[in-house]
Amino acid sequence: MMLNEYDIFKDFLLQQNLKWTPQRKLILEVFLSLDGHIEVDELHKKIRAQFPELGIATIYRTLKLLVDCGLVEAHSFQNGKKVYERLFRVRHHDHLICTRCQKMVEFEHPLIEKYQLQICEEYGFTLKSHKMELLGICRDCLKKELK
Amino acid sequence: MMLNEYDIFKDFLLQQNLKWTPQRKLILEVFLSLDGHIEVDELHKKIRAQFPELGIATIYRTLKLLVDCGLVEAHSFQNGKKVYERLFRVRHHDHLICTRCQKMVEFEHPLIEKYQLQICEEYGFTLKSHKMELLGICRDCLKKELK
DNA sequence: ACCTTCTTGATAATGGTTCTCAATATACAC
DNA sequence: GTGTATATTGAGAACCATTATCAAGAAGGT
Repeated sequence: MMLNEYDIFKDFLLQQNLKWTPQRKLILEVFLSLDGHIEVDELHKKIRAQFPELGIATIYRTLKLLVDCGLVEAHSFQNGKKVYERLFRVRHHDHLICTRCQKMVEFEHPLIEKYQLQICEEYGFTLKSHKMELLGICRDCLKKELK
Repeated sequence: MMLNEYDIFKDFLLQQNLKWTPQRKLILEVFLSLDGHIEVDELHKKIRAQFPELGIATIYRTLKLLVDCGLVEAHSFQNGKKVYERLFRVRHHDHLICTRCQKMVEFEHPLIEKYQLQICEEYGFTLKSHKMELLGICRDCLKKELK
């Protein structure tokens, strides 16, 4: 049996004595239809198209629940905004980024993951996710630089 | 010849046609006297002890300059606050972040660094720096959650 | 000392996020 | 179904860290 996002959210709400409402369903639905780093504004606009009365406070409240149940991750930006990102059933988050051309390569390294877990144990943390960015210069940009 | 933080900041100001003022000097001085992740409030309190008229706007402005000249790094927290961290002449570290209480722990792991280099070679990147954040729940928050 | 330009401090403004509260919806027992 | 307890919602106010504004004052060069 394979749980999907809706089941996970419903189960979580049940556990917490919270309720499954049309608003929460729609917010999850629209959230899942978007990719990458999602801003509240963006979500609000898309949602208003289908359900104009749905208030922004409800979106904030629901996003917080989605974070709590592990489906979503929140990141804070320098401009003070938060950005939300899908966590469940998505690809990995390690990136090689070229600081010249902004090229981005995704990678995974099992040993790094292993040591991450080790570190978390050492400090008594329960690891939920991680983000690693290696910043450097890619081969192409390096060649251009040497000319 | 070994540049210190004051020289670096002064040079930066000169280059930008900005001025070396007692306020900027004091802010840098107090900043350097603190360790770890520094909040603006904390800095403001310490500074007021020596220079009560110094306004908080000046602290924000100066921190921005310190970030621009590379001496300081800014991190955004989930609670909307920013935290500032010394960048120059300190050893590199990665972060463990508790997604409940925002506690931040610094760590280093030589083997992870080694594999990072390995990955960069594999993809033809010249590594300049990296950022790793392990997101999880700390022991204390986990306990609270289980109650 | 003079003059131009930058800086400062006080305060207002900004803007994302959270709180408040009365009206309404949900889940569940009967 | 009906009733009841409790959670939820939407609107707007409140919050609060950070930025912008602006007049008065300081730096740095001549």
